[in-house]
Amino acid sequence: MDAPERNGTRTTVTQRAIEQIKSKIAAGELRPGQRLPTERDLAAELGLSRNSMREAIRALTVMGVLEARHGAGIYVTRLEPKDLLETFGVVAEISRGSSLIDLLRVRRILEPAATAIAAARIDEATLETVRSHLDRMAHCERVEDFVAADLAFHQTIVGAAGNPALEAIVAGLSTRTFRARVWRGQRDSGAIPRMRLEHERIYRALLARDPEAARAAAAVHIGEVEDWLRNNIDSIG
Amino acid sequence: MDAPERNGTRTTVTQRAIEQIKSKIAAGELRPGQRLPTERDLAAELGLSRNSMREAIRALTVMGVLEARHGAGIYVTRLEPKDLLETFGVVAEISRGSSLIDLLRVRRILEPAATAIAAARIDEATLETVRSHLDRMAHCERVEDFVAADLAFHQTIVGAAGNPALEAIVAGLSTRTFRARVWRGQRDSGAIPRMRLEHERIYRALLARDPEAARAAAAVHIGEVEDWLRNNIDSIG
DNA sequence: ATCCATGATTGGTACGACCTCTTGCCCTGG
DNA sequence: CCAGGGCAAGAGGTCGTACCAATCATGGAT
Repeated sequence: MDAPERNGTRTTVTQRAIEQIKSKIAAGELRPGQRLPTERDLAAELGLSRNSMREAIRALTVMGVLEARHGAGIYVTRLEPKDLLETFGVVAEISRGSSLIDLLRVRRILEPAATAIAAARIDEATLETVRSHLDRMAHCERVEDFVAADLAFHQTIVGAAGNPALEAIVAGLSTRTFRARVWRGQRDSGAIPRMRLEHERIYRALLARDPEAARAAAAVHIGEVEDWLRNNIDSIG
Repeated sequence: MDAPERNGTRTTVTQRAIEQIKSKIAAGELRPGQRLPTERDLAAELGLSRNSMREAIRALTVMGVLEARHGAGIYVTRLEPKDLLETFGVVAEISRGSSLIDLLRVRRILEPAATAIAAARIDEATLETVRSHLDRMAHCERVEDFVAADLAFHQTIVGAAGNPALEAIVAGLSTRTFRARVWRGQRDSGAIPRMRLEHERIYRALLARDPEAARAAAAVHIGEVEDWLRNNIDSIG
């Protein structure tokens, strides 16, 4: 309120409600897991209709800030990266053409770094899990199974880096649908055996607790995918 | 747990509408910039009420997929990373404690890499812009000015890497409010001169078109911020 | 004391009405 | 004939109410 209208005074009631709730959370007035008043009460409190209030709640739900449970109430999420970055995946789902390459380049920066960190701190149990996913990839035919195992393989490794934010971001950079598209293409060009070698190389580096070898192996792997994508960008997206 | 109704059959009409629209976009049926039917028509088409349809539209708007213009209609955005990653910033706004450190660690991975790439391809004009932001930081007192110049400095450099997705992600990793909190603390601990040196070092590396020096300078800079944050995590968040 | 029916609470959906902004057509005046 | 203004239709924004569906607490029956 510094002038008649100046900047964004021209805003909707819903937008205002979103900001208000978000501010309360950012300021710590609303804590993780805490329950909010009823939709009806919230609407009355912020001075808008229940419909508009519901839109605000929906927006905050999509952002991963709130969670509405039918019949039970509205709650603040745990506010951890995993919650807040849930929508991040739509980028990889919807992006096309050069944007996909840009996203893969980001992953090519993050994942080698994450793999290097993981190599230094991964424990026996997690290493065993990685191994099992590697084995699974060798014994399945359907593309869906490949994709699931591949996804689990990489996610377990990145998770071993011990940085939830990093883990959530990398996860968002390559969704199941995106991976499926790539895998299908890779299979058709007979690149599966090469990929298996790359995965094994990553695993061996982890086994040896060698961060630099792990970084290099991951970089090579994602680099290969990036090259392939660059050459087949027209056919898949 | 999963037997009775299989998977997510237990879903709301709004959620379904969101998926349907998203699928149409992912499949290319709805193209960037294209106009959608009216809310009323969409609601009729997908078989739900206008309220629920509006909630779905609100959700997709928050995701950066759709854009509603009062009186004019609903449009698909350009679907570029900048659009899709707009909400990404709330993570840095809302996260507290160790999550902030985790996010900064991600930035410590991305920004040095981006700075290295930028060093190899930055042009004279952009270099001049970087220089101007550097000068601005030396001649302002209010924290807001510092923050604005600091933000512009880093954003210009990361932007010079030529990867819009990378640029949008790094931008989301440190919002204005987060930077303000850090700057305030840095000033109170008399760390501003040191920061200026770090910024200069980055600039000189860019000027020399030296990727590795740029990477190192950026890593040192963000590492310092991270160390400071780690030591003051209680006082600011 | 345990268990289950039952009703109050709360989110989910729907319909209908009205407001505000945008856009384009049409009419008027130069 | 062209430029400008004004009017009306279209479309998003907001509101109120009513009802459905899931949840949870209450209290009575066993």
